[in-house]
Formats: sequence, C-alpha cells, structure tokens
Amino acid sequence: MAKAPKTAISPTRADDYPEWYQQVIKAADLAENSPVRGCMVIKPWGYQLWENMQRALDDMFKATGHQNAYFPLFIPMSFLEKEAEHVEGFAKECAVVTHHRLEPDPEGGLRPAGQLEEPLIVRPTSETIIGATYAKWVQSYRDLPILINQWANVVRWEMRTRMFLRTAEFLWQEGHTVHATDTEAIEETERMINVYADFARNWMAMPVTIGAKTAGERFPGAIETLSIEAMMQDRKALQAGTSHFLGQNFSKAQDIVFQSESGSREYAWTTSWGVSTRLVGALIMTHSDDDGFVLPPKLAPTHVVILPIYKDDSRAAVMEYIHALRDELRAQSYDGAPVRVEIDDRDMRGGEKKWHHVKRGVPIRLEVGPKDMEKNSVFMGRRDQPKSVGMDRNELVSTIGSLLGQIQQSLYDRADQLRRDNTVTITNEADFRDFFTPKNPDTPEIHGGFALCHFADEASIDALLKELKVTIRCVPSENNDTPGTCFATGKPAAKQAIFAKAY
RNA sequence: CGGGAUGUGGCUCAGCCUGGUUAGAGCGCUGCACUGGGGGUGCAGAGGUCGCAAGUUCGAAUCUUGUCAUCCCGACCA
Repeated sequence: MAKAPKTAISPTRADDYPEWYQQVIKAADLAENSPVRGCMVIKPWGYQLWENMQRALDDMFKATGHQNAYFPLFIPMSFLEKEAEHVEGFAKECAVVTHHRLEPDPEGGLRPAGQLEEPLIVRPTSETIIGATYAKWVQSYRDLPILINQWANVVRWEMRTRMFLRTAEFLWQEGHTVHATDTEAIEETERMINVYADFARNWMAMPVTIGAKTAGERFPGAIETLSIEAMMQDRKALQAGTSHFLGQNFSKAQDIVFQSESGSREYAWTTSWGVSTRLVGALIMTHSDDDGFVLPPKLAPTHVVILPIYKDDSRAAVMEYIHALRDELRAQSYDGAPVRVEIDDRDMRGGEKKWHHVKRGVPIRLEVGPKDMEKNSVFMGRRDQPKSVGMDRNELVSTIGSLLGQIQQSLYDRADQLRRDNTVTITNEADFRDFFTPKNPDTPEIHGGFALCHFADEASIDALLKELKVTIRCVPSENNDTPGTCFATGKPAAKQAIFAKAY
C-alpha cells in the first residue's frame, strides 16, 4: 500500500495559497497552460462550468431587456485614440496586427509580407468599435435606448498572468448601452451591478459587496465605476464584475448624437458592464478546499456521480441497480430543471475514481455496491462535508433536490462567515499598518482582510497604500451614511471604503 | 526594460562542478495476473539524437561562446 496523502491537494491553502490554487485547477481538470505565453486551454470540465455561468447570466440579461449582438475582434488603431483616458488605460496592453499575409522566407520559414495601411488592435474591450457603430444607429431619441450585450474574447497583453484571474486572452461578456438621459444611464449602471451581485450570491454562492470605485481605480474614461468585490480564502479581494457609467465621454469622442423630442441635438449617455472567466477563478478561491475544487450545485455540470462498486460476479446486478437509480434521480428536479446525474463506469480502482470526482468538485457522490443493494440503500458523500453516510435509497431520491439546495446554502454561509470573520473597522493608521503587515515577513502567513475605514481623499494616503500593497476596493453603496474622520489624516470624511490587498 | 534562475522520455527531476562503455529515477502510459467501499500489489514492456547553433577535445548532457524559450523577483496591471 502506498501511503495516501492527508489531502488530495498539495500544498494546502495554509502552506502556499498561490501554488494551491494552481494545483486545484490542475487536479480538477479545469484548464492548463498553452504554448502561447499567458494564454490557457480551458478543458471540458472548466468550459462546461463557464457555459453554465453564461446561460444563467444570459437569461438575466434578456430578462432585463437586453439583446445579444457581435462586433469585430479587430479595431482600427485610430479608434482607440479618440478617448484620451481610454488610450492611456489600454494602449500599453494592446496586441497589434500590422500585417495580413505570410510568405516563405529564405530560411524555409515564414515571414509577414503585406503590411496594413492602418494597424489593427485586437480588442482589449469594445467601447470604441461599438461606439462607432452606435453613432450610425442613433439619429433620434426614438432610437434609444440601445441595450446590447456581446459574448466575446478579448486580449490584454499583461505582464504577469495567472490562470482564470488574469490571462492574456480571456472570455467575457460586455454590455454596451446608450440612453437619452443621464438618469436612465445611471439606472442602467446600477441595474447591471445588481444583476452581477445577484448572480454571484445566488448562483456562485459567493457573498459580494456592491460599491463605487474611487477616481484612481475607475475604468479609463468612466465617470463612475461600480463593482462587486468578493473575499477569497486568503482574505484578498477580487473584483468580480464591473458596471460603468460613461457619461457623455464616449458619445462625445465618437459622435453619438441624437435629436431630442424638442428638436435639439444632444450627446447620448452610455454605459458598459462586464464579467469574465475570472469568475471561474473566483469560484475556485471561494469554495475549494485542500481536497480540490468544490462546485456550487447551481453551476455544477454534474450534480450527482454514481460510482458502481462490484466484483466480476456482481457487476451485472450492480449496474442494473444504478441505472435504475440514475433514472429515478434524473426524474427529480433541482432549481427548476432535472437533476444532472452521471454514472462513472470506467475500469479504474475505486479509490482513485472516487478522488477523481472529489477533486473535480462534484457536489454529491454515490457509491453503490452489493451491500447497499441488499439494504436498499446508497453510500452518499457530500462534497461540502468530509464524511460519507449510508442512506436509504428512496429517501435519497425524494430529497435529492433539497439536498442540493442545502449544499448551495452551506457554501454561501461558509464563505459569508469567512468574510465576516475577516472584516474589521479601523480608525487609525497604526491599526491599519498592523492589520496589513504579516507577522512573518519572509514567508508571509495568510493575514489581513477587509478593512472598513473612513477616508478623506485618495492622494494623501497613496504612499501608505503603496507601501503596504493595499488598495481601495470600493466605497460600499449600502449602510455607509455615517460620517467620521479619516483613519490616516484625521480630516472629516463622509464615507467608509473597503481597503484590502487584491488580485 | 533591470536583477536572478532553468531548459534531459508525457510530467517532475537526478547526472554537469571533477568530460569516458548501451543516459537514470519517480510518477504516468501499455499488457497480464491477483485485486477492488480512502486514491493497491507483482511481473513484463513502450518511450529520450540531453532547447538550438558553433567551438575546444581522441571523446561533450557535462567545458566555452552565441542564440532562442520559459519561470521567479522588480517596474506595470479594466
């Protein structure tokens, strides 16, 4: 017998969190690195998860009146130059296409031949190309609002990448809307951040805080950026979704003008909002444990996996029993749809097969063998709990929907508890420094969390934040009306912000 | 772009300092047997022109130079 490790994932979260994260992705078969630097291959298990996220989000977008469309991958370089802040924010990370044809070179390889008159950039985000299109579509107030979303890939040539959290190419959706009034555009911005919060909480079982970004953290070109911020298990913050009120900045840059009811020519008001495959990273770091990935049932590609246990002479009987069990379970519903049940009948060792599914995060495992058949029972393991239990078969079938619901809820509660335990209110600089400084500087332990602090202005605390590698995550929208004094400068301050180390 | 390191079967690496027969290990993979409710055991097997190029040498994975790539630390990051 080879000795089995105590945990399926090594190192553990406490030992080396970043490495643990990479290992979970590998063990759960979600993605792997590709030959292209910074780009990843999303494997079927990871992609099914993304598809489930897409479906849920897409339904929510449609329910709030949006339609899907598709705009080009390439954007003329000149388009990017139109909005000054936007250029500054994205120019450095753009991939540029300068040629359109390859021909053989003398060394037997290939070289680019036809140079483009105007270079094209690969979209890092689509405000400019979509805005240029909208300028043609919008003539009258009767053309508004335009409520469109696109599912797409974008490229940002980042210096340092991490799977799902920051990759050179990633998948996302970007909503782009145009409105006749600022009020309406602001409502849209708020509506969509609420959609994201709803999705994070109810589908991902991930608690989030809605808030506004400070000037320094805003989307380039935006008047206001709203975000949802989540706490990962290493207590660092992750921006999980953003919704931008762009004012008239982009409509002025791109000439999105309409004639109003009274006959005047006016610039339109625009918004944009997006979430990306980063959400998969968020899911991993919110729920997974030292045995691998943990999937919230509402997004799990498979709810229940049945593992037959048999010897050669009992195989036929066991298989018949579990096929019947599978069909009964599939006839049950969870979250308004049939329960997703699979049988894993591969010729592998039982233990190894079980761990395969543990590491991939399947919410419920059923091990079924001759002993269970005799008792008309199943051996049931919940991914959110360490021990498996024997359970009456009929009881399992009739309660499977509520069981999945319990798992979904327990994951949310656990994440919420972590966030509560590591959110503190801080009123002075000494406590602030202490909170964000590891006890062991050489190999920093997991420390910090969310610090709620009043602060007066961004510039005066910039140096302190840089020193501690802390950022202002957001100014929370709710329960934030009590004035106080700035934790660092002592000046009067109207609101609190969440301070945290971040991804 | 600065600083550091690494390129050896599918993966992780040893060997290099102190050149010398057919280049090793673990994991993985294939087959067979025994197994089978915490990720097994045994036996047999497949798989590598040691990143690339030049040089030194009777002889280079090993020494020298160049080159390419990747990783880590900085700077940067909706």
